[in-house]
Amino acid sequence: MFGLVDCNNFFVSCERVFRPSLIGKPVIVLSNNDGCAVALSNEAKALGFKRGDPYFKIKAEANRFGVVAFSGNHRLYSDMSARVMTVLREEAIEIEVYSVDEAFLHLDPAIGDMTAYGHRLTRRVRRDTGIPVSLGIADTKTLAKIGSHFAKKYPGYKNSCLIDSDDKRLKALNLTAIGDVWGIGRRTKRRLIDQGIVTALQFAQLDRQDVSEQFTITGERTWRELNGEPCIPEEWSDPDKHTMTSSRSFAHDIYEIEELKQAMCTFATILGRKLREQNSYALEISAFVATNRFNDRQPQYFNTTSLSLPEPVADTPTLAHAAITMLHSLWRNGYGIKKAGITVTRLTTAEGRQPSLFADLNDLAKRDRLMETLDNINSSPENPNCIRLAAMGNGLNDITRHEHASRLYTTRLSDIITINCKRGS
DNA sequence: TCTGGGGTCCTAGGACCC
DNA sequence: TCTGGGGTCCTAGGACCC
Repeated sequence: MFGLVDCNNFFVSCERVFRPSLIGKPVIVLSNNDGCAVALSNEAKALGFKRGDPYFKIKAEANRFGVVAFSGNHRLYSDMSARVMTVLREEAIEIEVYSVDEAFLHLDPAIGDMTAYGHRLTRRVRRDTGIPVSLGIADTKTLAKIGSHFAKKYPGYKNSCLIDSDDKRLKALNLTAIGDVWGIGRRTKRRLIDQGIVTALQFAQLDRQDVSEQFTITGERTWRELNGEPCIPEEWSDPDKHTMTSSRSFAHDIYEIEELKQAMCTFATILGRKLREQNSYALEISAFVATNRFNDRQPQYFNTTSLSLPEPVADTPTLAHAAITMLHSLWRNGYGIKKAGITVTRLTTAEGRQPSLFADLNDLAKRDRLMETLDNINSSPENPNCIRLAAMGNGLNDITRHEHASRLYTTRLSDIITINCKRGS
């Protein structure tokens, strides 16, 4: 059977681990640049705040209700995620890390009492990491997802919902809105509702052939999964990425190319590190710049360009150089750039790396060694990222907003929490 | 004043080949 | 005058996910 573990309001829960006084209070976590609410505690949801709300629009009201807002602290969240996954690995035959806050578990039927197992597992994750999770267990991943929704929604399940009979399956499908099914997005939901299909059960009872003709192979897969036939392929932990992007919105519009150069070099630096972490090299790089699409009083400009690299690269200086070359061709004076980014594509592994005919192999080896040394130095916990390209300037610090940042409680020694102990009477 | 970032898969259609 | 048939590869865009 499959289990699906979903961390409840994950980013909010991470912040609460280190600020337990916020448990039971309304809390939201914001996207980059303090732009939108991306994670909300149940209390914040109950007040009517929604995922995606622009912060500047809800700020006054949030303050009035005493909502505590955090800028996104993704280094903290990914470290907390790793802790949760470590526990899960000890409790299942195999796990597939599906996202920062979710994992599928492959469960041994010999476990026997799955209900007891589920309760014990969710309690253990909570105890060992501080993160509350919901677990769904069923014959297919899509059904396990539905189970986890029930576990989250109804306290009676005590964080774990088992769907192990046809009776339970049909009941669960009947109570699930079609748009809440994994794989049914906004467009498909709209089309189904127009046909009178509003529950997962109604969808599962459609004719398979009809579903396949109307919604192609992906829709058919969802249909089969809902009917108990597992057909979502397994992705063993962390498959290599095929593309990588680094992009940001800025706190203010950028009118000086020099300022944007710093951002581009920072994106190149981030991508270089990500490529080397995955042991990949890129054969193509592209960049985009965009004005503020929400501001219609301002001339709009969006452009993108790409560059084929003569050989697969993963070293920061080469990527940064390419980024700046592209920026020069994208730049137009007079437009205020609000957002920009870089994508690397056509990734290849170290083994599949084919240098160009005229490459200086000594030079390639030197660049590899240089990056390895740089990464080693920069990953030191005492002084992370101390060696940078001068062209990066102060990175993204000055050009993005993060006014509500929490500390790096788990990865920076100087940010560790202080505990005040009082002598008992 | 202020509106996120990072991915994957599938399909249709064009380019190209014999 | 008459203008085929069958296939692959690549890419952009749509849809979906977190």
